[in-house]
Amino acid sequence: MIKKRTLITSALPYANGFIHLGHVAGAYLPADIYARFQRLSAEETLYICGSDEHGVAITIAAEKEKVTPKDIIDKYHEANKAAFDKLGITFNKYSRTSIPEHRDTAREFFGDFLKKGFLNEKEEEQFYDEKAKMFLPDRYVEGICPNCGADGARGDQCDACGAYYDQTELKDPKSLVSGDTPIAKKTTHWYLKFGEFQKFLEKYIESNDPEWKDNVLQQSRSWLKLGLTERAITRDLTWGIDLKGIEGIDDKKAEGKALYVWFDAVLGYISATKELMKEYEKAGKAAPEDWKNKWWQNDDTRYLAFIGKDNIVFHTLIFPAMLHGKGENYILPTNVPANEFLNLEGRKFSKSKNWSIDLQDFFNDFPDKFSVDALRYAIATNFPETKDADFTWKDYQARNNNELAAIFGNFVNRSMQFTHKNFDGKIPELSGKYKDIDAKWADLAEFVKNNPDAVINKEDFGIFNDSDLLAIRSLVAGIDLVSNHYNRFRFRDAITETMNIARAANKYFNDEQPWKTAKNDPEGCAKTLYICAQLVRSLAVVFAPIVPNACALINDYLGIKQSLGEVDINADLIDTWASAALPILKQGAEIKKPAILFHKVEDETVTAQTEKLGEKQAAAEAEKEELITFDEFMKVKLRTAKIIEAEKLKKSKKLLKLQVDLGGEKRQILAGVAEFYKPEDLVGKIIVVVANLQPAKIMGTESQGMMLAASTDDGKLCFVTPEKSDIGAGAEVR
RNA sequence: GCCGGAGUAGCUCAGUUGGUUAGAGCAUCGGAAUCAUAAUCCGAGUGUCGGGAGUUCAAAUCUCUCCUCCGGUACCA
Repeated sequence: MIKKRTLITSALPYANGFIHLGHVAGAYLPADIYARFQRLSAEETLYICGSDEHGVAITIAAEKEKVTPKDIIDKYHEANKAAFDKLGITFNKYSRTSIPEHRDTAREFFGDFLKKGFLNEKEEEQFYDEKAKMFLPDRYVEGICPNCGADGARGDQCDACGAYYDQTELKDPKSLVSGDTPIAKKTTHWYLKFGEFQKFLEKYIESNDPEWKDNVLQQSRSWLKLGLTERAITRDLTWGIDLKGIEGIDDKKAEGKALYVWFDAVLGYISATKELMKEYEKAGKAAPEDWKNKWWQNDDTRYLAFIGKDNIVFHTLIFPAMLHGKGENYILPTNVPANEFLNLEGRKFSKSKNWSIDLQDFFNDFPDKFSVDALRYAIATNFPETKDADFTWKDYQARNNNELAAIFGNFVNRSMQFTHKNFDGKIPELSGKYKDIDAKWADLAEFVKNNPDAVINKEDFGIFNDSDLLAIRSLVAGIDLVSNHYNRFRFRDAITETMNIARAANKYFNDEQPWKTAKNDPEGCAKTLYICAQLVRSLAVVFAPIVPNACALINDYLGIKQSLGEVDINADLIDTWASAALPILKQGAEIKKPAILFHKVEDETVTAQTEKLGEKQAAAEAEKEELITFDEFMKVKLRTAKIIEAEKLKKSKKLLKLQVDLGGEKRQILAGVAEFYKPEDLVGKIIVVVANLQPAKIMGTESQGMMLAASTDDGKLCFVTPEKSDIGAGAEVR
């Protein structure tokens, strides 16, 4: 079905940290490339995003940095907004969920669902920690299992016997937050009756066009197969969308409650659109209520939700259920092109381990615009479309040097240099048999478009020689291929084909040997360079979604004033893409003297960046190491112990159950070393244990100490043992 | 342990519903060329498609099993 316009969203980044390359590869760059492609194709396009600014993680981050939550969200919102801008991500609107429009939108959905009976109000007793002044989520309470009597049972499920029960049935409960005994207190929460949407969602998922990616379909189906159950959409939370004053809600019950972020965040797309449309309205570019009449509630709108794989079901099931439940003709995602994750030099991006390249880091070290292009290109050629992919600095270098600079940049440069040296810096003027070249070119392009595989009858296009024909054919066919790939969200393929167009252009230059014809066939040479100039301009169009800065500069060299897919509400929609394969440069027009577009990335840069990664990580680790006092250290009683018995703990992959002799005293200790030692290897060994550790129950089994072992990040592990084993069991270790 | 994903050329990855000789880019080697950022263009080689078994005329693709890696979750006291 052909839709009239395209609405694009990317998952709202959470405003408690900086955006890194992994985020970029997952949702923002693919969406931007697609948005630019759509705009170039004269498709009316909105690209919407913003900061997700509610939830516990924000308040925790605020406490950590000793500032207010508002400080946190302001800081990261501004920083990320600026970073996206530098990367050339062309949001029509980068909003935030703390704006009043968003509160209104979210509360409207909640109120509506309440009225329609989609919500289940449940009053339950839940443990409340009076010291910490908070209700305790399941994982923050533990006690004795009401079913099997095992100690250390958590929340609503016993790990030992697997029983489910109500939190408050726990015997001898303890708060893991303050350590106090929590009191049972009544609290009200609202649950979305997700199950009521099961049938609808099954139909929705299965009726989607086959272009949906496999990973997206499978994960959605797997959820549906398990059956959708009620999900709480409120939390005991102060930092979020409050519920007071919503019709049908008792203010007392609403006290201290806020919307759970997953219900809140996806609606940010809608409120951001509302906010944007108000701006457009002021500028005279939108009618009142366009946000829904034209966009969110119009069947002619195609909605694409770009996300990372962690967000799939929120956009294929939960958000559609919300939109459907709300009624009013809200449209559902037409497609949800989810990417997998990008790794960094073979390892996962990790904020805590500081294994990351934030956009800020990159811009600091590579401030020029063309490095940004190179980054976009390097990431996009390696998008994690079907499986996790890897970003390496070496790859960045290779992509930049061997492809962007050597193929694309070089063709632009050699064509323009040649034109300056031999044609006085003007698009060559053609005469004689080449007089009607533009018309012939257009005919040829039309023919190739309609008969992609047909043999070209040379007679029909007599003025062109074989390499002319091949060049124009490659251009037309190439652009067509690129479009097809984009339309199927095959970005990597699209980019490969884009680069192939530049390759064909280089081939044309080689085959034509203008440096020779300049001497013996000036007319032919002029034709060659005329075609090359047009090819340069064509390349500027097809490369624009990927490397926009370089393409804008090329346009400037050529004296073309034409939008290349940026956001410009005052510009008319022009189908630049459709005419990308046609000659539009005028003969005799002056072109500027070009500068190098893409500079080589040196080996030293790669080495420096790789080392920097390691240093950052080391620094993060050092920071974590707090110094302790001598007294604190002396609190830990370490003793040698002899392992008497060892066996694998049932149902456990990592734990061994050890019986050790502590010098007269027997202890049972659980040790997470089963992946490294067989039980029989350990019996008789002298080890070091923490003797005065509080006993704890793990998987229903008590552990009365801890065995010391040395372990590395890459997963090696060995236990610690005294140098002389005749020291025996029970010796103090200091 | 459970759930999900993955294992294909030296490297990074494609391989649509099972169907000819398993592909691309980079890297490597050889050649042409010298307008251009020593940049281009042409040509070449390369694989037990993680192991094993099965279904089939036919398996990278389907089934079973095992191994390894990643993510999530559940116990590394």
